[in-house]
Amino acid sequence: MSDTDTAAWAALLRVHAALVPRIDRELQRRCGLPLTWYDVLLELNSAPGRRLSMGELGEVAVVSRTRASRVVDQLVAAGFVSRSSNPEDKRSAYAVITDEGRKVLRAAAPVYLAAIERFYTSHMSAAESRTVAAALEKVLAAGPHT
Amino acid sequence: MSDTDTAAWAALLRVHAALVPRIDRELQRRCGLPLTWYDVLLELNSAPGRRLSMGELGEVAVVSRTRASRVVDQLVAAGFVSRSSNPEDKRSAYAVITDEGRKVLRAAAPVYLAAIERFYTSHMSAAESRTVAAALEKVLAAGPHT
DNA sequence: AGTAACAATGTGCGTGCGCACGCACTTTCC
DNA sequence: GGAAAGTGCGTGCGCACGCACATTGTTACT
Repeated sequence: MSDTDTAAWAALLRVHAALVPRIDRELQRRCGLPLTWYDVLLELNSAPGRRLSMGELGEVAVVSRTRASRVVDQLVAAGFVSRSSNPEDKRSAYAVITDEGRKVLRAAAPVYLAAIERFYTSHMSAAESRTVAAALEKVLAAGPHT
Repeated sequence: MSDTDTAAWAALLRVHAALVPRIDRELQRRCGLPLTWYDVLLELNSAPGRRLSMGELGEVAVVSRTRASRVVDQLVAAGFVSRSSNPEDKRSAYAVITDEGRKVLRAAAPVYLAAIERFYTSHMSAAESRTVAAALEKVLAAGPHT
C-alpha cells in the first residue's frame, strides 16, 4: 500500500467533489438540463432501439435503479422520454427517448463536452488522459466482487 | 475534444459511484465510522494544532463548509471532536480532535487503506497509480476558475 | 393446472447534502 | 468614535439518493 495509492484515491474524491457541481451548474444554466438527466438521456439514446428497461438503466447509468425510475418520471413530465410496456414481460417498463429528448440531448452535448475539456482534460496531457481512462476502466471491469 | 477524454471523465464518474458506497460500507461495518467522519477526522488530525476552523475544514475536506459544521456536531456528540472558540475572533469556532478521536482514527486507518487497495489500486499498475494521482492533482491545482 | 419461488417495478421513508438566510462579530472608512 | 460593509458560523428548507417493502407478473416444479 504505497503513498501514491492513497493520493490517487484522495485526488479522485476531490476532483469529483469539485467538478460535478461545476459541470452540473454549467449544463443547467446553459441548457436547463441537470447532469442526471443528461446521463440518462445519453444512455437511452445509445441503447439498441433507443430504449432500456429500468433495471438495465440502473446498471448502465451512474444512478441507481430506484433513482432511475424517478428521473424517468421527471423526463416523462418534461416530454423527453416516454414509458412503454414490454409485451413479452408485463412487469418491465421501457423508457424510450422521444424526438424532443434527442433534440435536447444533441443541443446539450457540445456544452457538456466543452465543460469536460475546460474543467478536466485540458489540465492533463493526452497520454495522461488515456492512462486515466484505461486504469479506471480496469477498476470498473473488476466488478462488485473482490 | 478526443474520445478518450470523455472516457476518462465517464470512468471517473462510474468509479466514484461504484467505490464510494462500497468503501463507506466497509468502514462503517468494521469500524462504525462513516467515510465522512473519517475524512474530517483525518484532516483535523493532520492540521497544525490538530484543529481547524469550520471554513478551513470546508475548504480542505471533501465536504462543504455547511456539511462540515453538521458533521462536527455528530463528532462532538460521539466524543471524537470538541469545539473550542477562538479568542482572537469570536465568530469562528475551532474543531479539535480529541484523544478518543485519534484513537478511533488510528484503528480505522488500516481498514480504510486496505479497502482502497482492494477495490481500487490493486487493479492498476504502480505506474498507472502515479499517473492518475499526478493528472488529477493537476486538475485540482487549476482551481475553481478557468 | 396449481402453487411456490423468483424477478422487475414503483413508492414510503429516513438520511445526506448544499443553498439561502440571519446573527454575531470584525474591519474599514469617514 | 460610529456607521457601513464584510466575514464566519449555524440552521431552516428543499432536493437527491438508496433501502426496504408491497405489487404485479413470470417461471419452475409437482
